[in-house]
Amino acid sequence: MRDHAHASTVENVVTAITARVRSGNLAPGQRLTESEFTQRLGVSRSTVREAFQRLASDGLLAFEPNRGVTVRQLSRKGVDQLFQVRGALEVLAVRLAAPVILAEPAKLETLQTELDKAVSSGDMQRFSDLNQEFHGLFVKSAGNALLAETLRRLNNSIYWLQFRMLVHRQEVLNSNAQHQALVRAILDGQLQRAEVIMFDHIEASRTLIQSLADDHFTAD
Amino acid sequence: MRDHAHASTVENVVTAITARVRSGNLAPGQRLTESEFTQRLGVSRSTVREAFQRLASDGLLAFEPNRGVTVRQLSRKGVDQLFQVRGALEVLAVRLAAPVILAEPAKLETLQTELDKAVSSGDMQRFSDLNQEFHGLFVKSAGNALLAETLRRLNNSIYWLQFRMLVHRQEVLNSNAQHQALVRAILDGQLQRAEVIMFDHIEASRTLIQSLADDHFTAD
DNA sequence: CCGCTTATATTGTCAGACAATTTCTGCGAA
DNA sequence: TTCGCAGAAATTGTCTGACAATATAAGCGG
Repeated sequence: MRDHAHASTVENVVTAITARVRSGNLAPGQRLTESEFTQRLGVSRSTVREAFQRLASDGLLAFEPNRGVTVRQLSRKGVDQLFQVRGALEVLAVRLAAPVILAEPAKLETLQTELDKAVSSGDMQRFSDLNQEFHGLFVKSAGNALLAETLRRLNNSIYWLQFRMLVHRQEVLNSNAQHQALVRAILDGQLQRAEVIMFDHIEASRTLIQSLADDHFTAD
Repeated sequence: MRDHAHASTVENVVTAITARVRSGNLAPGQRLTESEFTQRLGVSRSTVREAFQRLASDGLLAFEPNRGVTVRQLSRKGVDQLFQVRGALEVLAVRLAAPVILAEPAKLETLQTELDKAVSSGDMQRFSDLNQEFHGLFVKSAGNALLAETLRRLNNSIYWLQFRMLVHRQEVLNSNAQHQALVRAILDGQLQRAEVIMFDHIEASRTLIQSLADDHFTAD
C-alpha cells in the first residue's frame, strides 16, 4: 500500500547529475555528453537522454538541438528577467503566506534568530542555507504547489550565483536587515508593507548580482 | 547560413499532438498511449516518448510514472493556484509593458476597437482570439522572454477552460469593460491603477471559473 | 454484483545500429 | 603565426527489436 515506488533509473540519474552540478563538480556552461554518463553510471543512452531532458525543463541544464546539453548559465539580461519574475512570485508568496505564518509565528522568529547568529558569527555558508529556508518558509506557507514548483525551477537556474553573493559581506548584512524588517512587518500584521519589503529585497539581490563581472555570465 | 533547421521528428510529433489536444480531438483527462502515436504517426517509441515528456513539462500533458500521460486537467484547487500565479505574472507584465505600449499606443487602441466590435456583434470565438491577443500584447511588450515562456506554460494547462467561459455572455461583457478600463488607465499613464485593474481582471476570471460545475475538474 | 487469478497491454530500460550534424585535427595558404 | 578548409572523429537524432516490471482488462467462482 506504500507510496514508495523505489526511484526509477531515470530518477537516479537525475539525482546524480543534480548533485554533481550543485556541488560545482560540473561548472556552469560545461557541456555534458550522453556517453560520459552512460559509462559513468552504467545506464543506457535512452535513460541518460531522458534525464537530460527533465533537467533541462527543470532549468538546471540548457538544451540546444543537435548540440546536447550544458549546465545552465544565464546572460546578464537573462538573470535580470529571472529576478523580475522571481520578485513577482516571492511577493505573491508573502501575500499568501502572511496570514498562515501569523497564526504560528514561532517558526519565523526562530529562523530569524538563527539568521542573526549566523551573521554575527560570520558563518556565510550557514547564512546561505538559512536564507533559503527563510524564503522556503514563505513559499511553503503560501500553500500553492504551483507557485512553489515555479520558484524551484527559477532557483535551479541561478543556484550558481549564490556562491558569488556570499563574498559580499556588506550586502549580506543589508540582506539580513531586510529580513528583520520583513519579519517585523509580518508580525505587526502590516501585510502591504511586508510585500513591499520583499519586493525591495529581491530587487536588491538583482542589483547586487548585476554588479558582478561579465565573466560570470554568457554573452547575450 | 539560415537558421532554418527544419523541424526535428520530435518537434513534428509535438506539433501534431498539440494540435489534436487544442482542437478538442483529445479530451482533458484522456490517456495517450505510446503505441497509438507510433502507429498513427509512423515514428519510433523513443520519439513519441520524448514528445510526451516535452508536452508534459510544457503543461499540456500530465505524466504519471508507469501510467503514461494524459491530457492535463486540473482540480478546482489546481486552477485556483494557477490563477494566483498567473495573476501575479500578468500584473508584472502590465508594469513592464505600460511604458512600451505608451510609446506607441496605436496597436492597443486598434485591438480594443476590434474587441468592442466582436462583443457588440456577439462573435464569441473572435472575442476569445482577440482576448488572447490582448494579453499577448502586454506580455510581448514586457520584453521578458522568461515571463512570456512561463505564462505560456500556465495557459497550456487551462486552454480547455476557454471554451467553458465563452458561454457566459454577461461575463464576457464585464471582461470587455475591464479591458476598456485597463486601456484607459494605460493611456492616461496611471500605472498603478492599470496594475490593479489587471489583477482584478484575472481575479474575475478565477471566480467565474470556480463557479463551473464539478465535472469540469478532476478530484483533489 | 464482488473479489481474485490470469491474460493482455503498456511502460521502463537496455543493446545495437546508422544517418545527420557538430567538433576536432592537421595541413597548406596568406 | 594565424586563418581557413578538408577530412576524421565524436556526438546527437532516430529507428528496430527485445525483455522485465507494472498496470489494466478479462474471466471465473462465489
